[in-house]
Amino acid sequence: MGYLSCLDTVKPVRDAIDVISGKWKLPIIISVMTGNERFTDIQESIPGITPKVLAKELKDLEQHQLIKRIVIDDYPVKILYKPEPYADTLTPIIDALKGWGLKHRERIFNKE
Amino acid sequence: MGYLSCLDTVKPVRDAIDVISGKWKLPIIISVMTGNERFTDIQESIPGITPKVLAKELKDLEQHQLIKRIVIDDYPVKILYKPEPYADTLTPIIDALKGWGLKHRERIFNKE
DNA sequence: TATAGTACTTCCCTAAAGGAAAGTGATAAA
DNA sequence: TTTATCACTTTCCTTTAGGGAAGTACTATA
Repeated sequence: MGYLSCLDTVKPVRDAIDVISGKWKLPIIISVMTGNERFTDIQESIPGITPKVLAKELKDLEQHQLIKRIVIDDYPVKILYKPEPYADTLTPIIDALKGWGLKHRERIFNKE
Repeated sequence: MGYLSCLDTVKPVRDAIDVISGKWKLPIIISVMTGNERFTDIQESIPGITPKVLAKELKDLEQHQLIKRIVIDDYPVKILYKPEPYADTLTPIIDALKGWGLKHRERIFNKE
């Protein structure tokens, strides 16, 4: 009989996960928020990411209005990626994950 | 030339993502922390989860010492899942995701 | 003219995640 | 004796994520 309803928490958490899930989205947002603007700079700032994955995730993040793709019509054309204001709302999540990740690494080191 | 290093943030965030990634781990932790202890109760508290996925994720979470599997040798045998103290350290992450998810849903409603 | 940089795309492939449905072995209740 | 509950497992299948390597179209520089 009876399970306790945790839907009030589970539902919004899943909404958030749906947007930022995967191995790369948060790292890319962090990189862009740090000030990396060019495709190659972002790529080089995130170890292990391939151009294919980066291109795909950048499109995703643009659709969610977390970053902006800016074309500058010089010769040669420049393309810049900048964070949208909405990206700032992710800061508490990033901070929480960063804090937890740091302590988790400590914990694992101390065990072994 | 020169990209800005964001590794100080990217690395721990990726460590955290590696542990709690996927669609189901956080919902399961939330359910267990809410007080659901039995397999079927947890299953019923999370819409859409199948027993196969739940069984697999519970094993994962046990390995990471986030939950405990307790066998109670009555007749019939009972199995209980309880949160480990380490699960509490995830609360800031869950809260941040919950807060963001709620506002995100609002934002999307107001747009359309 | 050859080489390098920029911002990608294309192809091909594997692994992991995840869904659907049914089954299992134990006990228990009607 | 049939039905139900509990905690799963098994099988099969599809989807998604992601890695590797190469290519491309343009421009710039030596």
